[in-house]
Amino acid sequence: MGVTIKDVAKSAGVAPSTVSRVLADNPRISPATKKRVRKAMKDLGYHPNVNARSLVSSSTQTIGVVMPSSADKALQNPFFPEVLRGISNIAHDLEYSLLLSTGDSEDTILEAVKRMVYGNRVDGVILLYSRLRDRVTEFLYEKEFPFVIIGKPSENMDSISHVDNDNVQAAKEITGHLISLGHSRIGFIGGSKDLAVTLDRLSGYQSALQQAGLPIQEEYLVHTEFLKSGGRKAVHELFKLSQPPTGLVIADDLMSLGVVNMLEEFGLYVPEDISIVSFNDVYLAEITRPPLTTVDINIYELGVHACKCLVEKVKDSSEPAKRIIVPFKIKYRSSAAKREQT
Amino acid sequence: MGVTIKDVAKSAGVAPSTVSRVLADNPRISPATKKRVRKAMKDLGYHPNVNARSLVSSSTQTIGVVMPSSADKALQNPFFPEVLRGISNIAHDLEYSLLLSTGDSEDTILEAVKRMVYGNRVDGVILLYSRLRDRVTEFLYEKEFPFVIIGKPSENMDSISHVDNDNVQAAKEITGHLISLGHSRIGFIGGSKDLAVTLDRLSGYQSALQQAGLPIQEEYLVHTEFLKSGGRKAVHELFKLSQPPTGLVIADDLMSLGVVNMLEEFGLYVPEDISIVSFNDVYLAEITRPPLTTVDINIYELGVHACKCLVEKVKDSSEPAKRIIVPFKIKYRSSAAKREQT
DNA sequence: ACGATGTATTTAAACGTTTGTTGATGAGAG
DNA sequence: CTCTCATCAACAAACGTTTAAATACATCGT
Repeated sequence: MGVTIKDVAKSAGVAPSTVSRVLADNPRISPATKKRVRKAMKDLGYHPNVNARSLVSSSTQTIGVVMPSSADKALQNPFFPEVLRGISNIAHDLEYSLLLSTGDSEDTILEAVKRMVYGNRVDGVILLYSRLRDRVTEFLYEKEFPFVIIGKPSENMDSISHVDNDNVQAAKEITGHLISLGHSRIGFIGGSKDLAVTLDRLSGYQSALQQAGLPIQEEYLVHTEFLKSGGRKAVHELFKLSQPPTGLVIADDLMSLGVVNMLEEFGLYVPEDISIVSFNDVYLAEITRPPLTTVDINIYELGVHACKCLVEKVKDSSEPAKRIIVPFKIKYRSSAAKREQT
Repeated sequence: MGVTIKDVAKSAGVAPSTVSRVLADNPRISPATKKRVRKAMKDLGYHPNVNARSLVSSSTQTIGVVMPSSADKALQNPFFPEVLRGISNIAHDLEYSLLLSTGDSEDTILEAVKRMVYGNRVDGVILLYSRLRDRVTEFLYEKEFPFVIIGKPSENMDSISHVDNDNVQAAKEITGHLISLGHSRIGFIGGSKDLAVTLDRLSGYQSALQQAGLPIQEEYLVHTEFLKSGGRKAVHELFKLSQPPTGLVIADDLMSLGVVNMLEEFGLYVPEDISIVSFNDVYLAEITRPPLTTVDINIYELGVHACKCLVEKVKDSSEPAKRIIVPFKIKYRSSAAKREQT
């Protein structure tokens, strides 16, 4: 149906291979013929068939992007469009396409990833999450297929390229902020304990408390889903305590919204009664009431670096595994306030 | 590198073509050989090469998904992950892959779409937006390439398959809700006038006013970006009027947040001073303060139907253009309240 | 005027499939 | 015991590229 390299060749009066070399701008072809062939291509409206090219070169110029299972409603999180924007812009610049993959369970995702990899559909994969004992990660790792994780690998850290923030440090600093505002009873609300990001943020939180000589209280720790219901549950647990916290470190902006919301039902207001700080600085963090004091983790840049890093690895497989840390920045807004000493 | 159909053939002692037919479960192959071949495939860990297959069958089992330019920060909108979830689930069931495409301008997107189409990378395309005089739409239409629009085509409505809500009716009903609460000065805040969705919602709003015998006032109409700054601007314009509205119909939940936020800076509260209603029923609508009264447009289903419809068209090109209307449902929450007559 | 050198192009094989056509084998009919 | 007809499997061409190797043709030093 389409016009092929042969048609162009015939029309320009050259061999197909010559057309191919013109396409690749091979110096072995004289400028004169190049011009002639290019004209023929234009006249006929020629466009190369990517499949044929992939078949022989066994490179697809495509990278696979794997989202977490939509069972993790994490997908609702504006994090994804933003990180995709970063990936997509770079991919476009480097002339790569994006093959997307989601699923509603780890199984379907693994299946989809296998299809991508075994079917020769992609040159490399970017994982948009990182969880403990993840079979997708294991699969890619064993197959020695090029991939990059956004987040921190739970195993083989040194041999898996990844792009991450210094979540420990970020958590430490933002917890420190709460402490410096006079809070001493500070709770932590995190996502699933299987997620690397939760663990890091928790550890930073703990280390800040420790450094300030504050006790680490087990009952101030809540792990729950990144969901409204999660936020509700967390608030319920924390505020039935005889000495509930006055400050909260929350692992995700979206959860913060749920918390603010639930707190309000309890007749508690942010930041007058409770101060909260969270992570991500999603678009929303700025427009909610109150605007959230949060850690800007530079989501867009996470995507950008992941994509660049993967393409490097794809182009030169001897490229070593990299660890790229994207800087964060605390955005001081109004969800955290000075604690009136009572 | 990989194990090919020939390796399997050799191992099973048959011809490559036989292996291929076993793959396709062709009845011309006897059960006995099928079994033998299948065993060989399993033993060798065979996986078909998709590119080779695409090359000869000129079908890629892939559908292209085109997002709006990220210059429209619309991308920040949780709409996209949700619609993607719908598309992706169906695609997975039907064994299709998703090739994603964004760009920061109409040009880059068009370029990317051309790469998809000309390069034989996709069998069909889903457009996640619909705007006036869109060159991507024009391109696909002229090329007679299978595609489906989520939203309403601005031209050739009857020959372009699309999945949409009855936005006119939805706007009419939700505006009616405001009217029935006693509001008579009702403003409309919409997105770009180029977007079909804005136009429909505007038209429903107007028709509700008309039907209630209320005047349609030009100064109560604001068109702005789907952004916080947009929300700000809108509020500024509306509330410098001598008779500002008491109710607002807002074309998107996210804008609503901006509006609530800005209103607050003016010392006005929702719903005590101003009632607002909006569209989409994004995850957030429920957890904000106040929870938004909004139209649930069933985003997930939009994706599901778009994907199904496209695959039908791809499989049978004689399939006629379809118009699929996904039902909406108004969620009554607390951002709209009775207007105290003053 | 000669082979040597180099440049510009062509030839042909390969990539891993699918699929129309041909060929072999065996069973049943005459 | 041959002939016909199924049934199953093999052969081979095609899909649109890339690329190593071969070839044609000037150009050059001698």
